[in-house]
Amino acid sequence: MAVTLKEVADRAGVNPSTVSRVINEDPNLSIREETRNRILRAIEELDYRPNAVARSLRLKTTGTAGMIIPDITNPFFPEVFKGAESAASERGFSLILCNTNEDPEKEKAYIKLLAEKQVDGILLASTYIQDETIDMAAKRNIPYVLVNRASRNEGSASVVVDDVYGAELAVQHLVDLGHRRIAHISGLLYTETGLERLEGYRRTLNRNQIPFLSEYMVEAKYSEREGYLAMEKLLAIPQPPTGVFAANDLIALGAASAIVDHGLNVPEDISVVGFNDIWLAGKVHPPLTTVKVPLYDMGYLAFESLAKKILGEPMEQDKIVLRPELVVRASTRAVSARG
Amino acid sequence: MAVTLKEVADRAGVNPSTVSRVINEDPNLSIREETRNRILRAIEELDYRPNAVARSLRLKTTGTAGMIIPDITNPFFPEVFKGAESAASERGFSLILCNTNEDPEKEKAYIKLLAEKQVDGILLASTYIQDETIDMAAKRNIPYVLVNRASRNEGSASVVVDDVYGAELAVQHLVDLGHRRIAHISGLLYTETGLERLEGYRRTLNRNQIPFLSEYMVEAKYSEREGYLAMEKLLAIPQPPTGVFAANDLIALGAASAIVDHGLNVPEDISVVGFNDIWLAGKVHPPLTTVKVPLYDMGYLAFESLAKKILGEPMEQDKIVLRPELVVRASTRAVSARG
DNA sequence: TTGAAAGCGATACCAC
DNA sequence: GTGGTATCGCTTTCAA
Repeated sequence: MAVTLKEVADRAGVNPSTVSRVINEDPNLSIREETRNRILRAIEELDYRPNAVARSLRLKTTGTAGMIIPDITNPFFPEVFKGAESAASERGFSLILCNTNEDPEKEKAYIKLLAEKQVDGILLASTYIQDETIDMAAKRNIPYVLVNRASRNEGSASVVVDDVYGAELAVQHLVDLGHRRIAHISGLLYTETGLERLEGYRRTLNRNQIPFLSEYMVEAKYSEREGYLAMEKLLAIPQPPTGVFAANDLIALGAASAIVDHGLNVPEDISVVGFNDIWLAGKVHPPLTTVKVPLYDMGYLAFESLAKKILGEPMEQDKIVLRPELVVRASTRAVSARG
Repeated sequence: MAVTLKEVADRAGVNPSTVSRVINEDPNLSIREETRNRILRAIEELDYRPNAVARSLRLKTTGTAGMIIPDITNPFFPEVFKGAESAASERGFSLILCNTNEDPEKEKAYIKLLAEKQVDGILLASTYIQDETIDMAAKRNIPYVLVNRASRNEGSASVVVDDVYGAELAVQHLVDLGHRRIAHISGLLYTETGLERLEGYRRTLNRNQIPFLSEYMVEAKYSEREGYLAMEKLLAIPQPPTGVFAANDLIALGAASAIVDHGLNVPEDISVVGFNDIWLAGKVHPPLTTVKVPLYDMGYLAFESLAKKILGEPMEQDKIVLRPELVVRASTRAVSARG
């Protein structure tokens, strides 16, 4: 059986409340040195360890937050988690990581569970997060921050990347290399991210007087496989593109595979640009030109934002927008003569 | 303010204990249908949500476990975590994920924190985990299972892979391709894993009457950078190897980069074999021949093992040994004439 | 069939 | 300077 505060108090011959005060270093506590030492000694001798559950019940705060993500094996998330975890750890919080496999039911079940566990807050990290899930958190009055997903509701904090700008960077890069037949494999168009990257694509074409052709636009889920399938469609049209802007790196990787499988080369025949700069992006062949998103920072800032909400610290801004940057590697090059 | 059991009881005109019984579906409870319905209605109307913290305090069990890993951005761990999380979720447990960045201090601090939070058990997932850390968990009587690390202590459960066998697979593959000058970039030799893979390497050389040469043996940490550095050493010796067995995929990747940077090719000049088959292994150029370890299963079985310890279910075996298999890709080929 | 009450371990307000 | 005690929300034994 674990040692309790009361046992420590008994051994030191004082009241439990006094022990509690000593442990928590109650600022307005004046205590005789000798008493304090007796208590400290008792703690030491009994190897006393506070029970955080009892403490939480009393204090109505657990020092624990939840983080909901679709899939930790998607290389986007480990970096984000790492950032969030660092921030949490610095502030003495722990994170319960919840993997939903993109199942909305699991998402809701997790919110329910986290609420029952009385977590102090939740990080909702996914463009996929259902509105219903967000509403659940809101309804239960549990502080939350959206990561990589914009907030519809007033007052819900979020950390996102400037997707329009990032997409502009990517597409302009292709234009600068002389490409005119530029396709876009967009993300899901019911996600902010998907929509905004598409917007950046359109704007950039526009600015360069390149007409937007609907057959150069294919929607895909954010996976390698979907990227592959989408690219196959693009390859099938009479005048295939010479450059492809994919909504994320996984899609870009899939697209590159499709290109190769169809007997063409990246970047000789078709240039490919991704988005996010996951760790993998620099390691594949050819190394992927992509738009770098500060994933670690995203997680870190998201938790910081959550902590501020939890602790009632002032927040400069509800919505933090991170600025991405272009990373040029080997999957893009100037359009070839045959292009 | 959240609704409590007592409020529900008041509204239903019954005693809190009765509500509790209904909620927990107390088997030996006989209750009038009408009363039950009144209670259910009250729960519904007040949107009552149980407080797991209070419940935990009373029950002395939290339904939460901790998982300690060195670095979630190391592609080895997301898969393992995913498996563990699935098993946990199936059994109604949540997982607090703790990233230690390989810092022994952080490791110990986390054990302390988890113990205070009264987690029901801990998964220690890393070959790096310090003995001291394990002892801490043991001393506090908190059930734990080691993942990818053998246990010294009697009675501590673990899930590991058969490293000797895996290494034999890798080296024999090289031998079968005609290689005789086979080097090994070992992992850290104070880790079980490092030692056993080295053992498999030696045994296989032996079995094939190939002498073990100490200059063909370089120790490295399990990282890309260290793999690179180690390979440079191997390249510097008069008769460099034609085949390299790296203790894990990250090392193998680094080694491959070093080879290329020195103007040679993989596998034309030097064949490289890795270990683990992380997701990345099949995507790099050239795709890596490696020894596949069932990472997801490893996590899943580890949590199952932990759950059994926690719930006092019978365990067939304390130590679960998973069998790896060879995955031949393009980073190995028959030794060339010039080799 | 249901109620009363003790208690899990810690905190904090109010006394003295 | 230190002690008493109510309380956080829930479970469970014992009664009735």
